[in-house]
Amino acid sequence: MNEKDLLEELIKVSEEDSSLTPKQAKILQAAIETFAEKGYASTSTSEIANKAGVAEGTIFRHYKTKKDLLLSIVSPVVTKFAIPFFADRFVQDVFENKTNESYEELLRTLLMNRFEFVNRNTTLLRILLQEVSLHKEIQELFQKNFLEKVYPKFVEVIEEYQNKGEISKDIRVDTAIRLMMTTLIGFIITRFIIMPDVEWDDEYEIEQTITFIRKGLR
Amino acid sequence: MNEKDLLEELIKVSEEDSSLTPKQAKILQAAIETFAEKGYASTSTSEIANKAGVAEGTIFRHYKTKKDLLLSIVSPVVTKFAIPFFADRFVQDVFENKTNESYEELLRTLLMNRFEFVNRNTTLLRILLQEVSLHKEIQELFQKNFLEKVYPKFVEVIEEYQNKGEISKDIRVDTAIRLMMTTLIGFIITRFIIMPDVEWDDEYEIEQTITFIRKGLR
Amino acid sequence: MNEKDLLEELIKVSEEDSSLTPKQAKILQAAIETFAEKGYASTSTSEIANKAGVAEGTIFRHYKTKKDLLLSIVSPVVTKFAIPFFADRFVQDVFENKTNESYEELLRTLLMNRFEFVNRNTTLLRILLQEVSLHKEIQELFQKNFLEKVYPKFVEVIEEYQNKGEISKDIRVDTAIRLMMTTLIGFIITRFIIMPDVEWDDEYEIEQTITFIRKGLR
Amino acid sequence: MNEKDLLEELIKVSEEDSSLTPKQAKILQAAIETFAEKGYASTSTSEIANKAGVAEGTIFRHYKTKKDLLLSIVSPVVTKFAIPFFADRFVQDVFENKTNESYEELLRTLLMNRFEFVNRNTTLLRILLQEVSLHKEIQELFQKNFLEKVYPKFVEVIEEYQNKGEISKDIRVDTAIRLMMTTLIGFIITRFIIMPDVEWDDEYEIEQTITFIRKGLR
DNA sequence: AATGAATGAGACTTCATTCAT
DNA sequence: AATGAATGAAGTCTCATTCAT
Repeated sequence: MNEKDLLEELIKVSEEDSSLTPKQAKILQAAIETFAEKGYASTSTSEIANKAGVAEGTIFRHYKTKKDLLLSIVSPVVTKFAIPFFADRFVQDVFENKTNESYEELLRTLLMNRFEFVNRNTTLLRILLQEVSLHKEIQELFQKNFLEKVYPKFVEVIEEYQNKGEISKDIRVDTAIRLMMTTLIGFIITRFIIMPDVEWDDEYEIEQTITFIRKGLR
Repeated sequence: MNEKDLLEELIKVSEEDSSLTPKQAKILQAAIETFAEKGYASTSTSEIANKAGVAEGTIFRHYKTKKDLLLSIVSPVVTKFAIPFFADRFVQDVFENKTNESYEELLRTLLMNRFEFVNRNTTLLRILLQEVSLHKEIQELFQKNFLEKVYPKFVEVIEEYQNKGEISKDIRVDTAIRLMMTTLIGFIITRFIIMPDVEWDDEYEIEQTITFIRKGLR
Repeated sequence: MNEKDLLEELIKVSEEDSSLTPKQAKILQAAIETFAEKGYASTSTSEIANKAGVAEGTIFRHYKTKKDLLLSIVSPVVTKFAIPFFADRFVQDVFENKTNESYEELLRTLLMNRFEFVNRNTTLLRILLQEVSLHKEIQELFQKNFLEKVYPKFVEVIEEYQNKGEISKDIRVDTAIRLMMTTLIGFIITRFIIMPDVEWDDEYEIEQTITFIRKGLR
Repeated sequence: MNEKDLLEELIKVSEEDSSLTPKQAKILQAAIETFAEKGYASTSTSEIANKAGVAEGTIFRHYKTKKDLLLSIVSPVVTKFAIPFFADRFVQDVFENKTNESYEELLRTLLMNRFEFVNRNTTLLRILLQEVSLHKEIQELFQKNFLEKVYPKFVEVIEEYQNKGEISKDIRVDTAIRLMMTTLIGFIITRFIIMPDVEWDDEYEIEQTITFIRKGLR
């Protein structure tokens, strides 16, 4: 797979417009590593500076505060993980061709797409999960992205497949969305965050998860 | 329901054998509140002392370190949440009478039991979720309780219902456990941690969740 | 030798007039041990209480402050080590029978007597040496005992042996005292404090030290 | 005498290679003063900071711990006092020209050399003496320097003068070394540490001390 | 006489941030 | 842009001492 992770992408982009100095890239890398390992609050800027091979002051030349540094790391993850569930190019990939795509195919595309994303950005997701409950800036980002962008799209999709008879009409839309997302996200988090060290038969688990949702909602 | 939450229970018990001084109870209460709100690392012992109306030194008379205080809060939650999934008295409630109990009834007992537990201990669970990834002491507690006690019981149960034809034999036991637990825990966490402020029709959601699992695994 | 060390002596005496409770004796023992090992300032009263198997408050029932405890340990050592050099019963042993005793015999009695004393009270002496420079109460004790009691006796003795021709009249009395005491005390401290773990041929060293002083002052 | 003390020397050296910031020099000065007066354990870092006119945090930028600060003060004293007894340039001064130098001359050079050193560094020596028995790091420094460097040289010298007939062959080498060093160091400590406020006729005391040793070992 | 919970001052140390270079 | 010395507030923890029981 030739897709890069978010950090690489960020660095790549900024090489072109030189919006990111090499030291800054090192700082981001070091911060991500350390935040993931010890949590934001227990990571000191001096440790980041050390690991990045940079003077302590240099961090603050690029990020006004430590929290700025966190947000600059976490924000793109929120928007790229949550939004893309239904936005931009992704929408086309997943939903626009909905006429000729079965429900099963939609689930598969959706799951595999996010599976790959998290696979490439596990560390970032770990930070996000750890910090989201402690910083309302992040929560607001979440709400904004989810409520305004993801949720309405999902409603649309669920209703369509209810009409097509692939999802039971006896179940409320909200509940269906909850069960579906819980199962998808639960799988991904179990796979990459909770038990990353277990041997996984990914293909099998993905298929079983899809079947589980389909049968469960029928 | 006249069941108490863990803290009350602890205080009640210790009133009888006076293993907990009144100040110590205040400290626990204050610590729980603050840890849940700001996270362990961002909570200062002086803030806890203030909120508890106690001198800062008093905290350290009862808990050798701040981390000890955290663990004394979190450990019982792990053991009471994770172990009891299948241990002691609970086992009898849920599994022992399995001959005359249907799979559906088992799921309902299981879900409602843990639903009530979390309902009474939301704050404690919030702390646990926030800190588990940052403290390997907690992780070890988890592993021990889950791997040694919960997991084997689950295997047993899944296999039994596969034999009875209520769960498909095409699905691997581990995968079935994962899907089932993901859905159960995902529901509880969504209900109490992620979106506690939404109006919930608990009875409906519980029934739908049970149905979803049953149909999904059939 | 059936002489006891100072602590035993203190305990023994107080058993008769019950001036020292058993707990108090334990406290003294624990304090001596710990002061010697870590120094007064780095020893906490709670550590002493622990080691003595006593509640923290108990120490302060017997000794108003931690410093009181130190002084109650160190004072008898000063008076018994420094004063006795020339006081009380000891004076009779060592000096009163000076008519028929040679200078060599005097040195031997003196050295062996103090040698035995330190041998029985090494721990106490260690504490004294460590703390003397930091507490002026102890220094004053020292000065009082040495200047008023030890020194004048020494002057007397030195002059006598200068008259008898065993000590050179070319050397000032003060200087002779200094050289003599430095050598005696230097030996004892080297023997018991600085290098207690080396194998010592005590008899030989004592004789050589006496010879060294005699020849050096002749 | 235009020789500086160790602290001045350290500051001077570091001005050239700027290895010591001005604040750091102030910290050292303040620490030395206060350690000597109250002892290491009873000196607080805040007191040092105050006296140095520096923020408390500044101390820890330069010395990781309070103990580091102590060792950075004490280590050079050990190596410069103990090692140089017989090392480097000093060896040449004192021993190398031994063919034409009498035993008396050697003693005089040795004593006067160390006398001057302590005269210039009394405060540092006071700290060393106070702390040596409480910190095994310092003890190890001592052992290393004394056993490996000073002691073998002394053996050599004593044996040489035994052969030349200036020291009695009846006395064991170790005992001779002990008596000699005890007398030398005893004098210096009495002069500068125990009774620095008395009027001393240094020239006289030095000569008498040398004579005492020579006659005592003959 | 003895306990041990409680205290509050103060210990050492960390840390995000600033600023002169 | 980068440095790193300096800061001072705040953090965790220790400690001698008190007091109700």
